Amino acid sequence: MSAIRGARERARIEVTAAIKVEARRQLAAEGAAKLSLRAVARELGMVSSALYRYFPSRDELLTALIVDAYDSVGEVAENAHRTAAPHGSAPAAHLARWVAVACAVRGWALAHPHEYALIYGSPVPGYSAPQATIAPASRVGLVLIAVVEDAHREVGLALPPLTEELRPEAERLAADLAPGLPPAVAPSIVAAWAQLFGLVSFEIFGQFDRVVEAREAFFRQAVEELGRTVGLLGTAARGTVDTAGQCAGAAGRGAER
Amino acid sequence: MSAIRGARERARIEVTAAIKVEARRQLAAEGAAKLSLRAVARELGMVSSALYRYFPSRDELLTALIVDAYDSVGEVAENAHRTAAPHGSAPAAHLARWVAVACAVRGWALAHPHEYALIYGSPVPGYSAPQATIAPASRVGLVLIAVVEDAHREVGLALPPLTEELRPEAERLAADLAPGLPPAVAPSIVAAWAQLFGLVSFEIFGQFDRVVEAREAFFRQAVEELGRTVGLLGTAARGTVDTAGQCAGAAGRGAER
DNA sequence: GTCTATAACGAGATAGAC
DNA sequence: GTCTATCTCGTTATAGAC
Repeated sequence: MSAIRGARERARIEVTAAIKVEARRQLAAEGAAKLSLRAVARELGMVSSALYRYFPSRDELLTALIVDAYDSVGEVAENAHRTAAPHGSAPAAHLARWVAVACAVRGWALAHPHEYALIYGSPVPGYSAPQATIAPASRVGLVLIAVVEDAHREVGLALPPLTEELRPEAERLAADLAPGLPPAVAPSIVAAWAQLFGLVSFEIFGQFDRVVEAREAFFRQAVEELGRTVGLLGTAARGTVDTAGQCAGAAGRGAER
Repeated sequence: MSAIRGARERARIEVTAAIKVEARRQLAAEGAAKLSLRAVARELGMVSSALYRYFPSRDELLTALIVDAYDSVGEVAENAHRTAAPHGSAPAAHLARWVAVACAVRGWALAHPHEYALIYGSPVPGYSAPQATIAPASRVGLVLIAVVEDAHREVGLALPPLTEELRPEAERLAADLAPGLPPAVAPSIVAAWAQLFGLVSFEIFGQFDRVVEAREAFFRQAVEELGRTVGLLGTAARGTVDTAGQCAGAAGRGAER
């Protein structure tokens, strides 16, 4: 009895996975707006109504793809955070971890451009993201915050001035996202988060075509500066930091999945 | 004879404009991927084949919309550059101009989110941008460069260190985009350009929902810091600059068009 | 010459009866 | 689950009005 149920559930998991694989293929070919349950079913040799046993609607299938994508890039970022520059608590080591996380995100985006577009590109017309996407969507941001928290604990941060105008927002952001950090850095982190994805999006979406050529070096330099802006170098003098090793490995890990 | 030709051409211009207006309406409702010549024609009371007198293909209509959008935001940025902080050559005035241009771009994006998505969001599946889009696409970037060039000429820039690894890229970028500027700033400007649109995209595409609330103040602070990173404050000590006036007006101008 | 309308093609989506 | 009749789409050829 339970063996039968196990087999059924295994089959269900396999079919669900096959549906998502095929849906991702169509995502790449036609874009999220044209994702059609019927076409997925046809390609899998199923009939469209059978798909509804696995996903109750097209939007639910889209949601599953979006959650998977957020989880995928989030996991890559978390791995990069865990393994980068493991033996260092100097300011430079924290900056190296920041760069490693950013490079991991970029590597994932280069390896999965259509899933990247799905989550960080234009919203899909007629689709509105449900609550279930919020937690996965925040994973990369939480990793960036963790990097800054580590640096704050171990070497201190260079705090930017906090204008009176932004103080309420900064205090709310800090309370919501990083209770352990001084409010002044909260807006910097959120801004750096958005700016990091600005760099990635311009590369993935083709704005750098015919403009930037040495893209990895360019990216590494830019996110390193971003890390400085967040205050990661602490009160140390503005020096040179070698983060050349952080990108290649991280990109490789990102491409695997 | 010339009056007749004039009338014909006037009619042609009007119909062309009507087609684009309706196409933009559909862009907002269904997204660029589902833009359909037939639907545009139907809505205008024309027959679909008649549209081919005005646009030789669906992709050419898309190209026209893309060029219009780039020109629209480019013009808004150029106006902001021309009119912001007109009586100042102090470092703070250049930073204020930088912020004003950024705020103008953000204001345009908030007023035209679907056209923003068309040019700075996910690429349209199956569409590849022709040469004709390159020049309009670079207008905002050229304005940012102009702001930095002004500052360089009048008060000097705080130059970031240029690593050996990035030197060839920096020299190529400077030669291509800003022959009057020191190579070290070229990567900074390009990065700031991408990061500026990262901030705007996150706001327009909903990544700031439930995260950032005081969006204009947050944005202004972030792009001000971006301007500092580019070196706009020159060799002056890092002080406070009041750019509070730059956003509202620019956003208003952006929303007009 | 300039435009619109008709009709058609091949491809694909969709709704509903069975 | 299957089949069919009826939609959509981009695009072209052609005929005729101004």
